[in-house]
Amino acid sequence: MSALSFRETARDGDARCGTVVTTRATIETPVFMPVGTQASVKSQTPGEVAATGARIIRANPYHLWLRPGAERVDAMGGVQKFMSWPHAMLTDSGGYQVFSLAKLRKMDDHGVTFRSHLTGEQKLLTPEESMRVQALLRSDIAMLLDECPPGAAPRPVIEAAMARTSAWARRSIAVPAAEGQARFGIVQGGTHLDLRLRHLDDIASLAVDGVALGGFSVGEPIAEMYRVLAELAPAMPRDRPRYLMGVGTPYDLLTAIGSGIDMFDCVLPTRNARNGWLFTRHGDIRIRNARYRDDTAPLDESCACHTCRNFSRAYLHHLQKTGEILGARLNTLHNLHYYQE
RNA sequence: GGAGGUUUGCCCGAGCGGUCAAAGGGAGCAGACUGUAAAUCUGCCGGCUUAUGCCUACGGUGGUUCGAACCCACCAGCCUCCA
Repeated sequence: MSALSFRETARDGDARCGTVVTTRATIETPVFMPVGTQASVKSQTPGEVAATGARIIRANPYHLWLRPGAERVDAMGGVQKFMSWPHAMLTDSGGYQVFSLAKLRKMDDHGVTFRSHLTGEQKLLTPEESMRVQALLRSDIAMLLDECPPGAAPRPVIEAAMARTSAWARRSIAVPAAEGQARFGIVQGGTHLDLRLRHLDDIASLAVDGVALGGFSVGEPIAEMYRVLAELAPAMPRDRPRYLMGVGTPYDLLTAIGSGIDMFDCVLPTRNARNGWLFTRHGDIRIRNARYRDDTAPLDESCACHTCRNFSRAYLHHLQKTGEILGARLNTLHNLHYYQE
């Protein structure tokens, strides 16, 4: 039996609904995956995350590889058991750290050597090592290691990243899949539609259970992403989940869904919550701002989340200004709830 | 009663003759954040106004000096020690 199955259940133009079945969960798409980089959706318990409606979250093997170590997580029964998350889990490949930790790594065709941001120790991440680590983490869905170039990279640099990503994808696929673990390949190509389509052909031709778009929201004008997505997403395989990595704002999500994307993940709802930025259907709220000091209304009177049903903007403002942990918790709860809605 | 120390912008706190509207924190105000080195980072933060400008400011008053937050005198507050 395959580790993952997907069925399209409805269509409206390019947009679609579907059902993803993994070893541990059934997920209705479009779906937003909260980010729990270090086996923790920051400030939230798994129960709270599930209460927002989420049934799949994302962790990062790079971070868990460094600490506490993939073998230790394996000994704990895998990352879901370790963190007591009973639903589905997708693990990234470490490819994003090629971008975000660009100053701390060296890269060649063999792999990426990171200087650990924790200890300074050199650690070599290859496609094979990424698959090994993700197998030890026992996630439902593993990503194939890619090279994620910055949005401003010149076309030849992007083409080189595509070639390397393709080569690495083949090496990753050559590693026998862990039992019950699905694998998604990653398409690069920046904002060049021709490159994107070409790379999509290549990645989709591999024996992958889903196809992801990487290299978006990495500094390029967001309108460029919309433009490419409108052509690219409908060209992605219909019989497999389509995952837009690292995106995005609520508006980004709606736009991408309109183009036919099924899966998303982004740190915005959790990170911005901690920084006092709340998403509501009436616009974004920066709860730190003095205008909310005496505001007795909830964040969003039409929101059913625990935060909105119980607390005023004035109180959330106060928690934010005083740096109380509860503020981060209540804000995150609300943003995750809003994203799930 | 005597001796010594101390007093800086909203708060804490550097500064000890010009390059001082005065370091650095904090507070305050605003902005950023898109596969998380992020409960982080950035900007503004005396007033007028936006200028290589003026005014007001370093407990108070007076003085020395071309020039004082910085030196001197007196006064006031606070802190130690001796009686």
